[in-house]
Amino acid sequence: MAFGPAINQLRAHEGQTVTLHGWVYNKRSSGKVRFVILRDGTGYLQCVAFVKDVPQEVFDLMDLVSLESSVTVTGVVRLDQRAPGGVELGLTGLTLHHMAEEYPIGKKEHGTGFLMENRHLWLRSSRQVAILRCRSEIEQSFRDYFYQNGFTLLDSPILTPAACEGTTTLFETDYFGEKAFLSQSGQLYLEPACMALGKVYCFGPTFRAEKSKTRRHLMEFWMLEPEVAFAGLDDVMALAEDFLVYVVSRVLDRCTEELKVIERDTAKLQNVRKPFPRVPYKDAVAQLHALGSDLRYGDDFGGDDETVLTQQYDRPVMVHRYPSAVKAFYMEPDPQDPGLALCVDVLAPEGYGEIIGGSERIHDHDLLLGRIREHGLPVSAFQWYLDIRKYGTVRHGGFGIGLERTVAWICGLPHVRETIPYPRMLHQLYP
RNA sequence: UCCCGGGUAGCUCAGUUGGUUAGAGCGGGUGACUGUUAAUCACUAGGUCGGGGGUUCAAGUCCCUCCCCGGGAGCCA
Repeated sequence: MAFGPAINQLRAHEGQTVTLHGWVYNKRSSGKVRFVILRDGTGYLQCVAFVKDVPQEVFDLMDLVSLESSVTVTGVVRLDQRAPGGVELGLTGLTLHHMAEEYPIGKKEHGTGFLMENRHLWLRSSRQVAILRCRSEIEQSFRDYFYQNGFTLLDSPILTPAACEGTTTLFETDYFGEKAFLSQSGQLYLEPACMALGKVYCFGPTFRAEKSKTRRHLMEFWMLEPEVAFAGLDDVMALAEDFLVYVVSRVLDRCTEELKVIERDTAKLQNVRKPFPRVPYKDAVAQLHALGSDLRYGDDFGGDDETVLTQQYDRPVMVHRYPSAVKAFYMEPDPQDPGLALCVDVLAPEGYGEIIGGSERIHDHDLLLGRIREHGLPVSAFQWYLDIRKYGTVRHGGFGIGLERTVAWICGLPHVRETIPYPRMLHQLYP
C-alpha cells in the first residue's frame, strides 16, 4: 500500500491532491456541507465537501461513517483559517475500510476507572498520544545519554534466584521446580559487570509485589541503573545531576508540541539546571521541623515530607547521607559518621517525590559479609556478590531512576498510570 | 493490611425530611440546516438505583453485611 504524506507534513503539499489513511476522529454537518475530521497518529485533519462537489455516495458516506471507522481519503490540500490547524482537505474521495461499532469513548469527560478498562482505546486520544510520545523521547534520551558518555549497556536478568535487597515483596514463579523471582533491580548484577567494563547501565522492566495503591506506584515499571567503578558518592550525585539536566533539556527541545497538548508549564522545566541543591539528611530534617513536620530524626521521609521539602526549591533536590538503618544493606558507611550511609535520593520538584535512589556500595569484603549476616540474608546466595570484594575490589557506586515517575514529573501528570501504555497496578492486570 | 470517599441510563452526574410514574447533559436513532469548530435545533429510544438481608404503610434515600472501584498510609522508583 502506498502511503501519502502524514497529516503533520501536509502544509508542504498545499495545492496538491493527496491520499491519506486514518480513522474518523469526529464529524460535523450543516445540510449541504459536511466535515470529517481524520486522525492518523501524527495529527488531525478537517476534510470538507459540499454536496454538489462529490458523488452522492461519497457525500452520504461522510454522514453515515461512524467515529473511529478506518478510512482512506483523497482531496486537495489547502490553507484555510477556519480549519483547526489552518490546513484542510477539499475532499474528493472517501473509501471505508471498516465501519466502527459505536465507540465507547466520547468527546466528553470520562472517569478514570472507565478509561483504564478501555486503555487499549484510550491510547487513541490526543492527550495519551502526546504523553506516550514524551515517554518515547525520554526513554530514548536515557539511552542516548549513557551511550554518549562511554557506558556499556548490560542487560541484567529478569528471573532471579533470590531477593536482590532481601526484604521487599517479590513476584514468585516456578523455575523447573525451584523458586524464582521477577527482578526488582539489576544492581547486584551490574556491580560485577562494572569491574569488567568500567561504566555500565541496565534498563528494563522491574517488578514489585508491594501492595501499594498510590499515584506513584506500579507493580511493573521501567528502571535504568548505571554503575561506575572507582566512583564515590560525589561522582554518583554529579552523574545524576548531569543526566537529569540532559533529559529535561532534550524533552523541552524535541517535545514542544506534545507538552503544549498536555498543557505542561514548561517554565518549571526550564529551571532544571545545574547545580541541584545537595542537602544532607540531617539538614533536611531540621528544615522540615522548621516547616512544621513532626518527622523523627532517623526515620525515612513520608510522602508529605517529600512534597513540603521539594516545594522549597525550583529544581530537583539531592538529599544525601541518610541513616544507614533506613537504607539498603550494601551501602557504604560515611567515614565521618558511620551511622550514616553514603547514599542520595533525588526528589523531583512539584511534589513528584523520589525519582532517583543511589549510593556508594560497600567495597570491603568483611564489612559486606557482616551486613549480610546482620540482615539475616543467606550468605551462600550472595557468595558471587561477595566475590567481587575478593578480586581487586574498588570503590564504586550508581543509582536507579524510575522511568514512569520521571515521565509523570516532566509531563506534569497527576498519576503514573498514564505514563505507561498498559499499567500494571494493584488488582489491575487488564487490558 | 489499615483509614477515608464512592457504586443511579452506554458515559459523566443530580436525586431535598423516606412519599405518586427515577431526572439532566453527552452518546445512539429520526429529521432540519451550504463553513462546521466537543456545531446547533426538534423529536425519540434507553434503568434489576452494585448483591443480599433488615426497619417501615412506603427505601435510590435509613440500618447490617458482602462485593467492586477510587484516593491515601506503610514500602518504594
